[in-house]
Amino acid sequence: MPELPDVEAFREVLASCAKGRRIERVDVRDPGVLHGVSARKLRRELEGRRFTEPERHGKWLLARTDWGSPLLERSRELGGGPTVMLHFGMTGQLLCCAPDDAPHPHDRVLFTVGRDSADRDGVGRDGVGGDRQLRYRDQRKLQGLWLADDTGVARILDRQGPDAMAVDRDAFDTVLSGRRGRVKAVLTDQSVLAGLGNLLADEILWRAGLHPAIPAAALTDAQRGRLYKDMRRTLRSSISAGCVPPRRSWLTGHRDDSDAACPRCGEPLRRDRIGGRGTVWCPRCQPIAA
DNA sequence: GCATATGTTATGAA
DNA sequence: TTTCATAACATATG
Repeated sequence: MPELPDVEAFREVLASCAKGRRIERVDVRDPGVLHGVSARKLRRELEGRRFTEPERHGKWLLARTDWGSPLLERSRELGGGPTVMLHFGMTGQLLCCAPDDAPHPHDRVLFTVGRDSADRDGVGRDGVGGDRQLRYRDQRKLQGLWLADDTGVARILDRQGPDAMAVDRDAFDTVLSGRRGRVKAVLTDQSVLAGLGNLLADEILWRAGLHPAIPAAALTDAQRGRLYKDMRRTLRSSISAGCVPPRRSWLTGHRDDSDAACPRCGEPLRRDRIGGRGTVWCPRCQPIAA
């Protein structure tokens, strides 16, 4: 699932499920998803803290915490608590469940959170108000969870380019024209631009009418402008959908067809391996010599 | 058994 | 130094 729009949806899940709530229990069902931290240390560092406003950069989700006690004013000065850095690989998800919902076999880490600290009588707006459980679920375990202080967070984010949804036109230009690789490889390189994955890159290039193998540095200013605009349009729709939607009017809606045809011109779609990933494009809408 | 899959990183070669 | 392909990671599906 996870590219920028999916991770943005997970950020919203985290915010609505756990923000402002005390972390009552951390249950690591599979320590194989933890990186650089033991299950014991994760529990010790997090239990009793409170989730604050989560952030996203590219495909990284940052679950920030503070002390979750009456010292909250002071804790802000002290820099708050540690941050759980989540990466979802190809198959990760974040879900909000009731603590007594039967666990899924791929639920790897469970965070049980208490009632909202602003909710003094313990009855939430929905009348439920009880504990909730945030679940990190992942089939393939290609990535996982890190626990980081501010330095650790910076060390990870330092290797990321600007967020694809936040980057402005100037920075986009700088980043693209400074690369010698093919445009698809450049767009999906997280150290250049953070957030675009395989589906999004193909979708955006198809919309912009650019062949994925064009050298990024060979794009004209007008082509970069179209690419930027179509990237933002595609991201905006995908964020509202919570994923890159497999609509029939989109290229993504035809990836799995056996005899896939371009939804715009009907031409048979071409497939190849570019940047090490399965790539789909329309030879008519995306000529190599555009 | 084979190939494929929304991701990242290490490695060796060009 | 940069870029590229490939394998590896763990698991499921066709």
